[in-house]
Amino acid sequence: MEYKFNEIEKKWQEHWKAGNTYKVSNQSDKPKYYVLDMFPYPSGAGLHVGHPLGYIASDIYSRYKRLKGYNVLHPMGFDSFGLPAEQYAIETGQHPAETTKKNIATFKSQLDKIGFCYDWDREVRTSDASYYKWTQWIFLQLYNSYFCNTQQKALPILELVKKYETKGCSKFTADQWNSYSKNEQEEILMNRRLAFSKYGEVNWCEALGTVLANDEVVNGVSERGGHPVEKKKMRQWYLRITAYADRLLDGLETVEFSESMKEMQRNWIGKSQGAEITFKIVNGESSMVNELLTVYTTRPDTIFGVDFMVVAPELELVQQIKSADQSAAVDEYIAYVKSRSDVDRMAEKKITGCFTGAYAVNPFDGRQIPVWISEYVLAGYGTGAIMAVPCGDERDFKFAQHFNIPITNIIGTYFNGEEANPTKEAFLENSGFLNGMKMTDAMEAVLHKLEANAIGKRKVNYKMRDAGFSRQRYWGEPFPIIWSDGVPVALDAAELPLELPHVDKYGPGPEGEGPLANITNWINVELPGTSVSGRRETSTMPGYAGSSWYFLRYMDPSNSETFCNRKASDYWNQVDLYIGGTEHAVGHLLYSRLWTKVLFDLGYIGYDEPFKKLLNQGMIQGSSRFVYRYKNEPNVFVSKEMRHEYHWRWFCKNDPDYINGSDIEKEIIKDKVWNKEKSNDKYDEIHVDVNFVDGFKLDIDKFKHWKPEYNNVTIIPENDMSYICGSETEKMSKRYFNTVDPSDLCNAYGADTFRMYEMFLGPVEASKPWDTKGIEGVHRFLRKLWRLFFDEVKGPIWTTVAPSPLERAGGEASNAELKVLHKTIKRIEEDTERFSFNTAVSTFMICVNELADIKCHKKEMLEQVLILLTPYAPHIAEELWHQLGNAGSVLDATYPVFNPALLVESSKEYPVSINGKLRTNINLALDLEQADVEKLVLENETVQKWLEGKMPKKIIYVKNKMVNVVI
RNA sequence: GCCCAGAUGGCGGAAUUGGUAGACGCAGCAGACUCAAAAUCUGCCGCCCACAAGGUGUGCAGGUUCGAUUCCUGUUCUGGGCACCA
Repeated sequence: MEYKFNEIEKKWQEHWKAGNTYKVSNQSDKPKYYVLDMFPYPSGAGLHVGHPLGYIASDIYSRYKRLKGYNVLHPMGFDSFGLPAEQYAIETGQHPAETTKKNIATFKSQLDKIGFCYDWDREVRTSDASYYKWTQWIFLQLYNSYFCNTQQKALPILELVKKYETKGCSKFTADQWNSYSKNEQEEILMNRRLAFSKYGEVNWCEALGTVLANDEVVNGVSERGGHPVEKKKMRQWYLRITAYADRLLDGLETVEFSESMKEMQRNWIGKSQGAEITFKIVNGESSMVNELLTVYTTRPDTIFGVDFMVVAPELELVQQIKSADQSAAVDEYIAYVKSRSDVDRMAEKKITGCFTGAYAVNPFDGRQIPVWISEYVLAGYGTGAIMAVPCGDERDFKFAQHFNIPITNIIGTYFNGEEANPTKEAFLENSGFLNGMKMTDAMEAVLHKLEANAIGKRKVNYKMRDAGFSRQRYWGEPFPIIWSDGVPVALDAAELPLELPHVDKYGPGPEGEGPLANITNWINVELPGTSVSGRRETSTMPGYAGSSWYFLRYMDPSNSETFCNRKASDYWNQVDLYIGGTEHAVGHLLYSRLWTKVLFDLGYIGYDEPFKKLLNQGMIQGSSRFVYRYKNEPNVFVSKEMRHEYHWRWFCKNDPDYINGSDIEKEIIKDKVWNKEKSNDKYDEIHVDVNFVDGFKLDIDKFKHWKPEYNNVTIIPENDMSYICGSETEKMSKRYFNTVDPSDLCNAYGADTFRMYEMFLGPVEASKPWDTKGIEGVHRFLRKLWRLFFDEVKGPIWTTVAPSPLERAGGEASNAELKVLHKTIKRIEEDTERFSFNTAVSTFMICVNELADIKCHKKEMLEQVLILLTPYAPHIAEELWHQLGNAGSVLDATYPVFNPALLVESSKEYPVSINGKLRTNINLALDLEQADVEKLVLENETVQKWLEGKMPKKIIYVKNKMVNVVI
């Protein structure tokens, strides 16, 4: 009987579906376990082999936990709002709802082919009104809450209003508050709401009349059309994530994320302790300007080393302080900066800047310090201005050097004049009252004096900024907000969902508003329950809105009364294992942590961290293949290793100097032309579909039929008539023709082979290029496993012979088969527990190799192996399980228990090194002590040879590890 | 530029806590079976030298150690993120 994987997999997938095998209940006596994959965006390109890497890992772990007796939640759904669908709609006119539906259907059929154990009844889609109703509802919770600084948690905004009405606050009395107009009150509350609106900058493209995503801006111009892009201020919604900065930091201590992941989040939050210092400004023409410059610094101890100030060019202040003769230069520089993205600005190595003509006065020694503007200072961080200390800060140092600003050395010999030294250990010089003080102590002294003289104050600062929450787009959640007289009015929860209206055109609205602004009968409404006219918010929510809370919806996916029943969220609690890429390190993970904390504060859920353990999957990169088109003859494609020769031959036929030259001249020309690098430049590298290439060998026929323009091309192959392609590792993407469809591999080798091969490629956490070639090896392994049960001619060959009680007892009597089995149980369990799925696959290979070597066909042994294999290759395991005559499903079998007694050994082949270099092996009993070992080792022939009669200085013996003789 | 990660044979990788570098698989080479092929099986397979013995070897340069792929310092290159791709 043959291993007919296609039949087997189809049969069991249908069987499992019909039997509701993956249905998960919220009620169970078993302990719960929640395994979650990061929410996929259903792109039009479908699934490629890079996507399922994490899904297979999570599926294996889910099935493993199920076998171990857990009630496992392992859901899947789609983050179906997003820019690409809208972009596609603009290009093709197809409605995003339609294309999204189609894409999801493709994704689901691809996922199902791989045999995942999802409970599809729990599927969620962020673009369904039944889902985004609750996204909008949570937005309203954020909008109607504020962060109480004393309790360090979110509270209903009404409590703040009550406080203002009765007690007022430090800025106004209760009476004052009560006398404010509605608009004035609203403005004050807006400063506290967790979801709030203010003016912010966007990438504005005048030519396209639209706001662009950072992604759509390349080198300062729009990706489509190459039009100029500049910053524009627009009213935007934000989430006050900065209020939660400390709790987001503290929460990291309670979760199992990798240290690097936590580090990235900490750096993103960027908490620093320092001081805000205010400087008086004097103008270059010496007439006092009545302006103050406030800088933020983490190093107040270096105050006497300040040689210049740098202000973010976009600060208003710049206009007020610039001197008349620098005015034109300043404006010119600001225009340049406006055209640059934040990323460009930060990535820039070139030093740019402009002197404003103004000077700041050092409050301690009265020194006048020039004020510059430069793009390396960002308006959003700190006060948007820094005091530059070139002897202590590298970037300041380079700036000073570039613009010839004299450098004051306050750290004596610590500064060598060649590069800045950010030390905190130096004893200060040239530092007025701080002279001779250690920098770490000076910090406190300066802070004290700053506060005493009211020229500065201690300040904790965060690099993190509030999260922009508006998108000038169509395909997203509409905001449940109506604007009236410049004041936002929130819809009542009962009015949700506010459905996304249908549109036929996706172009931007006036003034850079989103497409919704064009639907006048939708935007112009009366405030609920009144006749006051209002206008709906026309922007939509960003991609991360829906994905910030989806893990909760899976627990209670069809509830129409609430976003997630408290009983359900209490039962499933945190996600026990979350698998996804590091590209979400800061964005998605911080946002969902924020939402969870707010929902917790408001009492809707019982925990404030969503993900208990995070496992990062690596990226699978594409391995692209190239063909080489000869530039001199565009109809000719030359194989990789023939490029040089072909070009030389062409040259000999076509270069008149060579043809007519003498033999000596020919030699000289040949010397010049005979250069491989140069001849390779004579070819265009053209991406070719990797599916036409076996390893590096091109299927010439398929290539010629790929595109009409290739039908009649000339192919110059290698000497063995094959065409060898070039290769490069790139991102896996349709446009490089390097995507591989998992469904194709499932059809050709089976889902079980595909699953195991993806795992076999390497550690889940590692990034690696995809290469289909090795899949054969895994497939051979499964066929070899099959042959332990079936012989092609004889049919079933398993036996019901069982090990004797003595063999089962372990020790010396245990037989080879039991040893193999229990060694495997131990390793598979350990490897699976530590997510080392690649070594688990090789353990299975070793197990099957060894069982085949000792011709083990015992049902009792093989059965146990099948259970171990079930999480990895469920279809073949279920098939063989039933072939052996078992009634129930292997998915719910009892997981084998490792018996250490079976693996006990009495001796070991020890490696013996001389001075750390391996020279020989000696078999030693495991219970030997140092003295016995020394004696035995010294008797050894090889050891004696190296000793040359001398006595060793030392013999190191590490039990069960090794012996090292030091001479 | 800043933050994070990675680098081991022709290739993917293994070595779980500082203790035999290269498990397992791919590719390759040689052989068995076969009319032949496929499938399967056996053996070889880091590099240098080669009869052996040996030398050398985990991106690069140093260091700690009896012993370093593993720890430390520096450095190069590659990948991810940098706030509107998801």
